[in-house]
Amino acid sequence: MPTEPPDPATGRPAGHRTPSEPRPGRSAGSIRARVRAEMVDEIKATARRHLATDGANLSLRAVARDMGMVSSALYRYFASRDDLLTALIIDAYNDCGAAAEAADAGVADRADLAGRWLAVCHGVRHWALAHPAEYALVFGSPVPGYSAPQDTVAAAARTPAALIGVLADGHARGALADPGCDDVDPALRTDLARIRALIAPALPEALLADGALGWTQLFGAVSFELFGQLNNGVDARDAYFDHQMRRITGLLGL
Amino acid sequence: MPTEPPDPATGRPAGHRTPSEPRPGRSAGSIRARVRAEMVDEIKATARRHLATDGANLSLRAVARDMGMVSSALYRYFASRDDLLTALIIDAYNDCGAAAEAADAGVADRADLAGRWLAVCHGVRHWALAHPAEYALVFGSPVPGYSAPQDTVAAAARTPAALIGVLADGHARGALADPGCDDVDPALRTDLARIRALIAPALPEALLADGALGWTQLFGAVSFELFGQLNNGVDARDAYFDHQMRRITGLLGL
DNA sequence: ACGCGGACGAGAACACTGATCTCGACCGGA
DNA sequence: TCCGGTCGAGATCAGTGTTCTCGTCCGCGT
Repeated sequence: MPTEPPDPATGRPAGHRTPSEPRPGRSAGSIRARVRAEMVDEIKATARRHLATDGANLSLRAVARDMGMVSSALYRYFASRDDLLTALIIDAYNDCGAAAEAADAGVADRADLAGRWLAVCHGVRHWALAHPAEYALVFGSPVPGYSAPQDTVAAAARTPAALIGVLADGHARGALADPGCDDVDPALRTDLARIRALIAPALPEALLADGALGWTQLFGAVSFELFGQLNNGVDARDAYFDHQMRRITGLLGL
Repeated sequence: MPTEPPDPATGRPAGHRTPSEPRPGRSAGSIRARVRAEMVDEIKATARRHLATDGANLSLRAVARDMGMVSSALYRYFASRDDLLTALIIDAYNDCGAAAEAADAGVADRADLAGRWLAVCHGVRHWALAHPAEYALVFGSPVPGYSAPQDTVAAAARTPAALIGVLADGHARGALADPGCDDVDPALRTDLARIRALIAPALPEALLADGALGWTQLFGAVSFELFGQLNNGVDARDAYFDHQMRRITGLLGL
């Protein structure tokens, strides 16, 4: 007699049933739930440690071995290797976003828009250099079969939101002129309008587009540096990055 | 008695010996060499086909199976899976660079610097959208243990050289003002000077740095689009990309 | 307080993978 | 012609993700 009922979603017998909250509705503060959460955290921690050396092809078995367990035991906590990677991706998005937000918050003079923008840029780069494997996991080539679930989008938006926030604040202070784009594709205008409604309702579309430009430039620069595209070319990484970010700052009118 | 001598480089017996020109000095046009080259091409072609579906984790065995061979036979032509990937990477670099050069060459009015720059940008993006797996292989997160051999740098330089070439040509025509950077880090100046000597000796350093900025922006935008960072955000991909590239064109003074 | 059901982890199994080694067979070049 | 080197097949090894089964054990609801 099977101890677990057939999965209502798929219909098949489901030996182990998809985990992550094994029973949907239960007292959240129960002992079981707490040790389970601790176990999940420990798995993610050791997986992150392996990520630093093995990159995106980390081995479930190695992680389990490192914890004195057997690989199949991990399936109690993550439905698959991709599920574990997804959890790490979400954490990395949040870490990166938190670093960006903290960098902005660290600037005392809130009116120094260029200083705040540069602080966010350097904060992101600093986080990326400190966690290259997690950065690569998030901003590198996606795993072939893998499609980012909806859970990631909220976490993914934090860093661009921090950047746009600087522009929005500057605009609110009246310190930022609208560059004014007359000939913008209408389809792009609807995209910008939708994003604006979510992030910064008062920001002119042209400034939002410029923010996206800076966002792209920031991660393009960090990716080039971390992914080896600057090897055999640029050695003064700090100065190179700073120069590029300052140039963009000028373009943005900060 | 072993038919093949011990590898002089490593000293170990070397069962199969590292391939790629099995015997260094031989008549280059021999029949054996020709069929071997055709075989290498066929392997790369089927590997590229698999790359499109399986991404970076393509399977040697699957490639061999697809060719009616056995996996061990592939080791006659590539020392390892990484070696095959390296060959694909070099090809991809060259393809991308060729696309960039062709796009520039396709602009009739050589004095239309902005048009040429935008043509190169769109050419690169077009190539990337047509070959997403190869793009990811080259510009995505590098394989953990993998370190790009020196062979790749020449091929890797073609695309940025095409971009810088537009600026250098514009400068030679006197159509490009030197933005003039006074406060540039001396270490970065030496980097720029070294690159300038290789690519465009007459180009002012500030313009070279701006070219690198545009180069970064171009691949940042393409990577964001291909790696899914624009999902759930921007739908008008063409207009978005074009807008960003035009904005950079303005910054560059084209 | 107690007993039961469900969560847990071990272990075996399956279908894969990259890599190595051995061994015939073949055939281009001298 | 004939021989040596190249080739491809097959077996093998270590390692992987995933699934399934089966005891055990303990927190939870009664």
